[in-house]
Amino acid sequence: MTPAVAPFETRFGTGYVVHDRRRVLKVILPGTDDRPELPVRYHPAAEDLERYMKGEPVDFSEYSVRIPASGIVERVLRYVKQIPYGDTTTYGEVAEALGTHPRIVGLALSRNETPVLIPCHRVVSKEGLGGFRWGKEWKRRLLKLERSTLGR
DNA sequence: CTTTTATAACAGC
DNA sequence: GCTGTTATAAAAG
Repeated sequence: MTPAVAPFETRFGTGYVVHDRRRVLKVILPGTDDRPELPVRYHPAAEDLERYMKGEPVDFSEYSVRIPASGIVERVLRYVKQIPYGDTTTYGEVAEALGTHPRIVGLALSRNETPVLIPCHRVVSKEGLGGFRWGKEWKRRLLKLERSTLGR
């Protein structure tokens, strides 16, 4: 299946869902100006992302995403995909659950191609925020979005 | 507070 | 295989 892109509009700008109809290959957050040179084709995840960015509690865990990894990296990403909306964990807790080291969790999450669908922003460091591939500003923004939705 | 050290897995060679 | 890197964490100074 030839890849295509489904744009979504947010108050932060335009983002893109790259997909092959069967699976989501990549999520491009607004402001990362990585404009994919691909045909435009609808995908439901784009609509859900628009709702999510407006503050609605959307559950993305049923979407099928491509995980371009194997071994522990794949296991970490699959585990993190199941973290529910508004919940947070630490690198250490994920590591313990999977029988590995916190640094490996960071390494795995830094390879995530599909932010929000795989909610890697819900994994924070024990003391502080932890890193984020697209800038900590986005991580703060996403966490704040989910907190305010749940009214905390 | 800052620096060091232990630690697991990967990429690139 | 070895080396440098990685979104960590705990302990030492």
